[in-house]
Amino acid sequence: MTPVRLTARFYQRTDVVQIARDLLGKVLITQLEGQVTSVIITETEAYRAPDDRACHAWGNRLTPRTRTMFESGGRAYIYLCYGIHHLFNVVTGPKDMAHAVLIRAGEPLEGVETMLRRRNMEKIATRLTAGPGALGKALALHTHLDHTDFTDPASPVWIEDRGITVSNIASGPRIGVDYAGECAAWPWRFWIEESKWVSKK
DNA sequence: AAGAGGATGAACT
DNA sequence: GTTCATCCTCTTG
Repeated sequence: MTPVRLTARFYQRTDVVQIARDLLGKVLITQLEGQVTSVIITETEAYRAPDDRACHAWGNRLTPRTRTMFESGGRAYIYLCYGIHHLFNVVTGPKDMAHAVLIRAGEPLEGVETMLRRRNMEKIATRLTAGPGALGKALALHTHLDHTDFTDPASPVWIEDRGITVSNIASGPRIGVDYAGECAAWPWRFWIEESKWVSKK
């Protein structure tokens, strides 16, 4: 099929958990530093204000950092984690609904050589793009791209549906959110069951 | 103004 | 399994 860029209609639905599942098998593309790089999304996590304590915007907390999550769906929410890693999220829902999907891993598709160089790696291995910090580095995603609108045709970051169908979706608790009380156990992490391109087994 | 800690990953032992 | 790199954000005072 002809690749189709996902539209505002896709992103602005109100069920962020469903969108996290729907993003599996979609293709995330960046055109940065003069290079096109892309991955098939293989692992995601849903984050949902106000009730989800693992979400940065928990309790609808509006701060300079979380501001982007309150925008209408179809933008990037990128933040710095542990002072090192640039974690990439897809903002979802209508304006003022602070929902986002963390993209945790992908299967390399285009621009493998570029991604290897950005990761200081010589040969391909799952750690190239499995894990949110690794993925961000491979695709040159950076906090200065926070707020980027994927539905703008001139955007350097976007997501396409290339007709890849995903039959087996596995789910489990999200990673690294043990501080979030009961919410930590919610099975809002999703991955393609048969894929090796996931951050943990 | 200061301090703690984080939606991680790499390099150790 | 443990350590730690590295810096921004948020909370507290």
